[in-house]
Amino acid sequence: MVDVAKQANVSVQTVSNVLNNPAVVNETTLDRVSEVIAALGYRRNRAARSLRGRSSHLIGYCIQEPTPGTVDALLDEFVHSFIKTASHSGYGLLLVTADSIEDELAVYDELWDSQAIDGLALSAIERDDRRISALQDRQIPFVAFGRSGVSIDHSWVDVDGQTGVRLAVDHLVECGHRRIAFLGWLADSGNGEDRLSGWKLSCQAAAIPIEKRRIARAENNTASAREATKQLMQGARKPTAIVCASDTLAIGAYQGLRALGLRPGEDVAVIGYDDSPAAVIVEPPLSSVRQPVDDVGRAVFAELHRRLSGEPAAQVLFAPTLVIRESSSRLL
Amino acid sequence: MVDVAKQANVSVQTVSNVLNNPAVVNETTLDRVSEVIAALGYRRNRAARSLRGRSSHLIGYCIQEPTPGTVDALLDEFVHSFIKTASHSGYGLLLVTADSIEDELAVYDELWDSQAIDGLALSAIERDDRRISALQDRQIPFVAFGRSGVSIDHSWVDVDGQTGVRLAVDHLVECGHRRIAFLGWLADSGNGEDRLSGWKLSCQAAAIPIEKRRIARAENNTASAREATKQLMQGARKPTAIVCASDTLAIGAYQGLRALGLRPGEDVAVIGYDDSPAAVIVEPPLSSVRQPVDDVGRAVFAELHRRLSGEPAAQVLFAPTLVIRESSSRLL
DNA sequence: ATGGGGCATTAGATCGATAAAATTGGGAGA
DNA sequence: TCTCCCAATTTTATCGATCTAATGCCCCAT
Repeated sequence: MVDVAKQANVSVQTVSNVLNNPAVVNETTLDRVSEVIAALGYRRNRAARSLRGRSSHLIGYCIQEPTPGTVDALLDEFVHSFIKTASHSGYGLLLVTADSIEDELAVYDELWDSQAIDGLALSAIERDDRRISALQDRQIPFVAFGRSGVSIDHSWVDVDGQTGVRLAVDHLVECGHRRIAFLGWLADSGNGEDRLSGWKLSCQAAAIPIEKRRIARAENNTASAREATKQLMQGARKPTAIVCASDTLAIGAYQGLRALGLRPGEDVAVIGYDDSPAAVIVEPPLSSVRQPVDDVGRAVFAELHRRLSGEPAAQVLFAPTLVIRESSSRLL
Repeated sequence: MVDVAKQANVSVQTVSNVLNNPAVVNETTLDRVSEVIAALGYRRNRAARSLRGRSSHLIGYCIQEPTPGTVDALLDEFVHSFIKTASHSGYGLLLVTADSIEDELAVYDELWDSQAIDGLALSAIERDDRRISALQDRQIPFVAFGRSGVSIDHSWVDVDGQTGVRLAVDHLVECGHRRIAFLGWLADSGNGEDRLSGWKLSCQAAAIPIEKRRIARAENNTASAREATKQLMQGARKPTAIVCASDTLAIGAYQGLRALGLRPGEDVAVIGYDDSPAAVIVEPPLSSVRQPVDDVGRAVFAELHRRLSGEPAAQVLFAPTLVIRESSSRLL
């Protein structure tokens, strides 16, 4: 910066002003300094800026260990969209990992206390997510992709899972289905119950009785979903369609149906959730509820940016869409 | 640090020494200062450290936009393993994105010039990758996951693709196959040709004639691979097995075979590459060459660490393994 | 008693930027 | 002509750590 200042015959502070506060600089000076900056290829030192400005312009984000037997690559898309938006505002994404929730919080503490990050993005939020209150206590700015039941007034961006499942069930009803099962998750995750409630509402709306045996729960891997599907298909008046809380579960349902000699998409309709890359490669191609992940990424950063400017927490809820493929398009 | 120093009755520099150079500090003093550090929960400011030490302890890594129609989630695993190793040595990963190679290099320049990063990790290296020479010119330390043809003496970590494909072909030969096709990529990527050469070598070793019609090339998406597979299956003496350069291609091959009324795994054996999550969810489960991605992640960081300590570039080559599933286990 | 050697610790300068305060120059109004 | 004000720019202090050089201190040899 000293070099730029010398070359442009101004003080260092004026160079700083050109970059941070161009409005206060005389237009002639501004142009002259800008030219010198371009000519010398000068770039501000991030460490110095961080130190003086007490802000690293970095957002922390913790990625989970990739789970075997799972195909939902939702978060890649989220991360990509987030970074793209963030970089336009001069922010970067600092990626970390953790083995457990305790570890994750410890990592966040470390990053925050050492002023490595200005805030956090969270995902995979659970109903009673300990991270939410922990971060609120520590006063670390964060925005979550997903709502928690703990406190509703934190910053979050979410996709309406209830509506998502309703789209799926309503579509099946239109295709003539009446015996529609729901395959969800074991743990009472916020997401899971949200999606289940969509199934219930749409069944009620279509005057379909809500029966317990139409609901199955599995872990989020294909093996578990496969077994749960076998359970669902026991007894008389078997379901003619299965709506699943994730594509992984749906693919497990495919396997379960095949194990019983049934053809997914022909004998039993299946709809997944997340529209993962796997949905288009399975046979038959899987109908799936698509979350607007790009919008979510942008919104999470926008909200984080707002929070860092001192504005109060806000919430954004997006609507999902249904991508209809061959696994659910046959008319009964 | 001033607070810690006061509380421990030492100077700030001694506190710094306790953290950076404990060997020079008297043991009594060390313990006393360490206790105060723990008691106060003191953590060094990263920005200040970076500024003074001229090193951000951050590694840059550019992620691509997720490609639709592709299932290879290899890099998630790589990133996870890299971060885990890096964090043990006090390094972090700064994630960025770019729209093109030019953009990517511009982003790297920006990060480097502003001292935001100490070095770079690269992946998806192509045979004549412009990034390699560009980064060498700029003297930016980097380690690549993958070799380039441009210059062999840069730091890289790779998995021997030739051996990988040889494992696959040899396994098929053992199962009694003689008419083995290879489905690779269009662009002459280093990876692709490396893998193709494995096919050639193993064919020679088994005294199988190398015919041009046994080689097909496609883009890395299922639709393209599907068409290429149809080409492969034309004419008399059709292949009884197809070895693919990626799981995405293999799944396209499944689709192509089915379109011709053939059953993958029964009528024609198929082997993929990368052992992606999709390999276990398709029907029949796909045999695939597995890269030791965890090892690669660790090795890339280790090499980067070496380079940042001023040591010369080195190379590491890992051996892949073959995961045999039902798509290739039938004996002819 | 004096001085040199070695270890432990401290003082002072520095990294590169920015916020706040001080200064300069020029024009309008009395 | 003088004062006052405003805009543009400069000066000074500061962020928090680390590097270099200097100091203090104890022990031992002379």
